[in-house]
Amino acid sequence: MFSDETPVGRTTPPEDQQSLVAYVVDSIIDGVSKGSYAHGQRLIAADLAEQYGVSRAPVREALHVLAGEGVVEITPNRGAKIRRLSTKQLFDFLEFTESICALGVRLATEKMDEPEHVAALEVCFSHITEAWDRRHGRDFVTALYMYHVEVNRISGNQFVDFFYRRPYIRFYTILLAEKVTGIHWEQYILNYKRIHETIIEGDTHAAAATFVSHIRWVLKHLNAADTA
Amino acid sequence: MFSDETPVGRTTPPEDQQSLVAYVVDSIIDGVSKGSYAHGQRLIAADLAEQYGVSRAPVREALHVLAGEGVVEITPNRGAKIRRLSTKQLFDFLEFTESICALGVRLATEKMDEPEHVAALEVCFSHITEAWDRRHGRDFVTALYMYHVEVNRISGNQFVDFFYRRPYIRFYTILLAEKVTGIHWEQYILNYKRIHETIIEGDTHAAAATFVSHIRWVLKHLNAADTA
DNA sequence: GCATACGAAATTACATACAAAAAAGTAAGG
DNA sequence: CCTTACTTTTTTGTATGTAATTTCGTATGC
Repeated sequence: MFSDETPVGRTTPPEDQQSLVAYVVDSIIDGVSKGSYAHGQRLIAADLAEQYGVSRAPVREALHVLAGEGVVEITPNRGAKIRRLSTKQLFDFLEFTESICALGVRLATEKMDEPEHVAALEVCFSHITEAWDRRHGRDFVTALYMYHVEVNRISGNQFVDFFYRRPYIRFYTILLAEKVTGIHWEQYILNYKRIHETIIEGDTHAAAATFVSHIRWVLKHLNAADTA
Repeated sequence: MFSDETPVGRTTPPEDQQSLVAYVVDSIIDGVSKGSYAHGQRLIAADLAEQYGVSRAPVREALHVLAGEGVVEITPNRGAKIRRLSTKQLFDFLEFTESICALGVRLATEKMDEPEHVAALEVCFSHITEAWDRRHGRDFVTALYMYHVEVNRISGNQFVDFFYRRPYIRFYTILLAEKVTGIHWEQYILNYKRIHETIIEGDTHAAAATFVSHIRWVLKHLNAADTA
């Protein structure tokens, strides 16, 4: 979407991590997000082990975590590959997360009688506009993502909250943002201003409707970009 | 929900499996589903290894898959536990999957001009009624689950399809069914007859509405059972 | 020139070994 | 009798070894 200005911080050294498995998982997710690993690329345990300075055991365990997450595919006797996603699948992913986020938005809007919830959302939204003003792509996407994380937290539905924070959702979200072209970003941020306003106003129906119509708008443009 | 009539087939021997990891994953999921493992129970790698006649390596890898799936929690240096789910969380899970299944239903209904889709759904629905007639709890839940798997497949949204077939969805669905009490199952099957009819009729709006109102009905009764 | 068969290298899957951390048991002190 | 410190046992996390499988390069036959 935007050009990527900062080279993105390298992965944390193993000492700071809780376990080597977590370190390797984060490193791989990070590597995929920033494009170090191509989709469909084979991940060879021994190579990764050497690269990250650990043995094959934690690498294999990390790959199995990622397989469980749905970020890599493990074929018996054929090892792990980064899951390849077609544009169609990313489109489907967006349509899919629409349902989840819409639920989060609907439930969170009902909780806007609590001033602290409003305040928390205001902070998150300020991060969106800030990243937008700086035209910083990755930060913008991250801020949008974090906004929904907060919405889902406020929603009170623990499963929505849990689900949306899963690494693979994060991963697909970033991936999607990078693939999206032909979107009118000025309109996008305007939509979000409107969504944010309706949420904090506490009008459940309006918030859900506004959000859904925003996603429909995005889907429409994505679709157009795909078939073009 | 119902009494469980059959003792549920034991896990497949390792020879039939593609890999020991897959075998252990299936075995654990199966064990959790049928209640062999309590929620919050610690899973000791060495014990599982001995139990399944394999070494600790594939067991640990299986546990990491399940951690990625969200079925077990791994705490550094403290091993793996079956994720404990409160009634509230299962309630949230149902509310969550409503959104997904509703999307699947909406999209699938649009595809009912294909006779083969209708036929496929008819088969799946016959399994529901058959299990219902036999009053077989596990089969009934499984048939309902498989119905939605088919709906999601027909929907054409690959992500919904992918997501709903994840082991942990299956796992939570079974768990939920076992916890649900105070539901009027006669009404439940009537609702599903209605849902099925509206889907195959191809009326998108009606199908979505019927399905959502069904879930609302379930949620209402669940809620009542929870607070009672 | 192209397909097929063969063999070497690479890679995986699984088992085992060992150090570090946590848990459990035991004894001393209040 | 309960709490606390220490020791032992259990369990985890990581590294390494090995057989089986796959992959890749090469040569052979058509």
